[in-house]
This record gives sequence, C-alpha cells and structure tokens, in this order.
Amino acid sequence: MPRPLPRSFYARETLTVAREILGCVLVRESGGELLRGRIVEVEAYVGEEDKACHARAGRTPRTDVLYGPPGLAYVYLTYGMHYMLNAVTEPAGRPAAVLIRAVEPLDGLDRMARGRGFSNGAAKAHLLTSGPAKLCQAFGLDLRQNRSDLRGPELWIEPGAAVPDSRVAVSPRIGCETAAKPWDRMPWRFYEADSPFVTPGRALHRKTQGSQRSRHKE
DNA sequence: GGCCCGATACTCT
DNA sequence: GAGTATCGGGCCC
Repeated sequence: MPRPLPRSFYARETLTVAREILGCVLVRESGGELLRGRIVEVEAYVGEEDKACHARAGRTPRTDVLYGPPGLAYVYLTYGMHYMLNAVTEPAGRPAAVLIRAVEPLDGLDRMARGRGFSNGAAKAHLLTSGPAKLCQAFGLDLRQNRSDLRGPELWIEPGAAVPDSRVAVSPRIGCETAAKPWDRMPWRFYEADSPFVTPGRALHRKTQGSQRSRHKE
C-alpha cells in the first residue's frame, strides 16, 4: 500500500529536501507490479537565480510545473533522448526541484532490466539505475509522468531509513560546468558515499567541442 | 579502466 | 539556430 511522503515534506527549502530524501524509496506501479528503489543520489536546483536551474529563463511552458505546488513530478527530455525525473519543492510560486539521479534497486529488478533493454536477466544491479536517465528507463518513466502527483497512484516516494551524515557526500552538480559562476560549482549534489549505485566515474568534463585534443593553457 | 565522441529532438533566443 | 541536468561504444592505455 502506498504510504507516500506528504506534500509538506516537499514544501521546504530545496537543500533540506534533497538531503532528507536520501534513503527514501521511489516506487512505481505498472501493470500490477511494483518497482522499488532506494534513493542514493540527488541534486538541488533552486530558483530563477540558480543559473543551472531550468527556471533561470523564467516561467515557460516547460518550467511551469516548477512554479506549481510541491510534491509533483517534473519530467523532461534532454539530449533528445533521455528523460530526467525531478520532485518539485518549496511552496507554490518558488520554482525549485530535486533531481533524482540514482537509486539502489530493491524490487522488480527483472522488470527494470527489461526497461533498460537488457535481454538476459543477468544484468548487474548497479547498471540498472545508476544515473538519472538510466533510472527513468528502468522505471518506465517519460513525459506522461510529468506533473503527476508523487503521492501516487502510479508513482510515489515513501519514507525510508535516514542516511546518517557520516555516509553522505557532497559535490558540485554534474553536467553544470557551463553554468554561470558561482552556480557551476555549488555543492548541491548529495549522495551516499559508499554506495555502488551512484553515478560511476566522476569528472564528466567535456566542453571542448570542435577543438581537438586540448590546448592547455588556461 | 579512462577518455572521447556521436546520437537525437525539444525548448527558447 | 544553438544549446542541452546523458549514455554507451570504441579506442587507447
């Protein structure tokens, strides 16, 4: 039975929500089956001044949901092929959200593997949901879930065992290297430090487009 | 094991 | 018309 986090959980400062949503459980109901994953990595995107937040350009058809009531899903397409799941935060009128970047698979791993396109069920668990686009594939999420209520019935987030400070790490947000300073370096990515289910690698620097190799020099 | 590159379509200037 | 909150394969160590 769904026992989702209440709307009041999301109606707080985004950094608080991001920190506390670690350890909570993302649940997806689909075709009578429940897919469950423990949230181990998130990022906070906070308002129009945050130049890495989609709301930096103000209210548009796409970002409209960010300005609405907290506790709704904001799902969007990026790079023309990948979906991202966010939870809208803060009281209505303040555009902010927490990007769910990775979960630890708990239930429905076979179904997740199929969603990811793995034909054999022997896929390694850490390949299923260790990234924002991967977890959307595994959970079968796309634009149809945009604006859906995170209190169910098709998608919700349940309370879980809190992750202690000693196991939480912080870093700049991934993929925001080109955002204006200081927003490119804000330490607003929270993740479980010792989890094998977070985004692998780390420096996703890429930025030179067209220039070969590197020219180093500043 | 790490780095580089292309794919692909939608959003806003 | 440009830029994008990524992923996975290919290549080179």
